[in-house]
Amino acid sequence: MSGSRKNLTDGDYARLANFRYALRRFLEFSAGAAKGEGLTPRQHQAMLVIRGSEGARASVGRLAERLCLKPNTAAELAKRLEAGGWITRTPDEADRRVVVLELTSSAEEILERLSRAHRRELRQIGPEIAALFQSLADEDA
Amino acid sequence: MSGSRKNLTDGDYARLANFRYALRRFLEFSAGAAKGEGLTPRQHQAMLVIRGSEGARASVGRLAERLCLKPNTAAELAKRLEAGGWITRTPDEADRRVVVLELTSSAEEILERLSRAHRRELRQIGPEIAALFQSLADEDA
DNA sequence: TGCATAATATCGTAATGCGACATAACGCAA
DNA sequence: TTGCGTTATGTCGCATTACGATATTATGCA
Repeated sequence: MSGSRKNLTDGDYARLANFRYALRRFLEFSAGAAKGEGLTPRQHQAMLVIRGSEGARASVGRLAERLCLKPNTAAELAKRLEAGGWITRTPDEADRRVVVLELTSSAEEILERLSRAHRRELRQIGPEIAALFQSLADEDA
Repeated sequence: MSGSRKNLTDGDYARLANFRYALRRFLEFSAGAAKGEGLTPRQHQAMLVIRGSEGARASVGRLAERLCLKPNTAAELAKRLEAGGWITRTPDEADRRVVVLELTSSAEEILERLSRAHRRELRQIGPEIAALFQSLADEDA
């Protein structure tokens, strides 16, 4: 009986609220950093998905999956990225339904700056987030 | 010289990407849970802010700060919450510019279900997120 | 060849956050 | 007390963006 019956306390709600607040501040930091480079947050995340694919071909479908978007939304996102000069879209040789997405070199540079900044920020806030996480996971309830 | 000079590796990007992917899946879970209770994700978060304020009076301004929104947006959010019967809005006695927000009892019930579900989910994914966090923080770079 | 399926794209629509501006209340200074 | 800068909230119009429905093209198996 692990407390799924016990009422939640004020503290329980406060911990959940504080955790989400910390998450939001991180996401705000991220959004601000992206905008500082002339990107929307989604565009930045899309670029990270493409660059962080570790060998896996980045396609519109993969973009959709990793960004938790519907395929059509990902297609529009890719279109805007191409229009901005951040990616190229090339039909895949093996399966011509698939469109392969690749970063342009200017996008690579932008992404590198952003990624360094994000690593710094994550190391800054890491302990706080970890503590909040702990406070949520630790409870007996 | 802690590696701010070194190039980021494929692995570095992959770690960042995986971390954000895990975050998104959590947020997707959260959004889905909220929608299952007839709430938008923002409305759910607003309710959590109000309930999780630990004695602090929940006002529109506080809502804005904790949700990282502009005050006018928070005001609209509060209006919709009131229209839905989830909160009451009462002018503060001491400072009548301030509007005090309180959950209705039906909202309390909804929020309790959501909060339990979130705690469960967080405990589920806790280890994975923690590992991803570690992988980001650990590096020498 | 025929056809179900998959990947991507297009279009119209709905939701939502913001900027600019408005309103009302507060509180200090003269 | 009056005057006025400041604060808290609210209103309106706009831009962005994600989605559903639908279309298009390609794939691969019967």
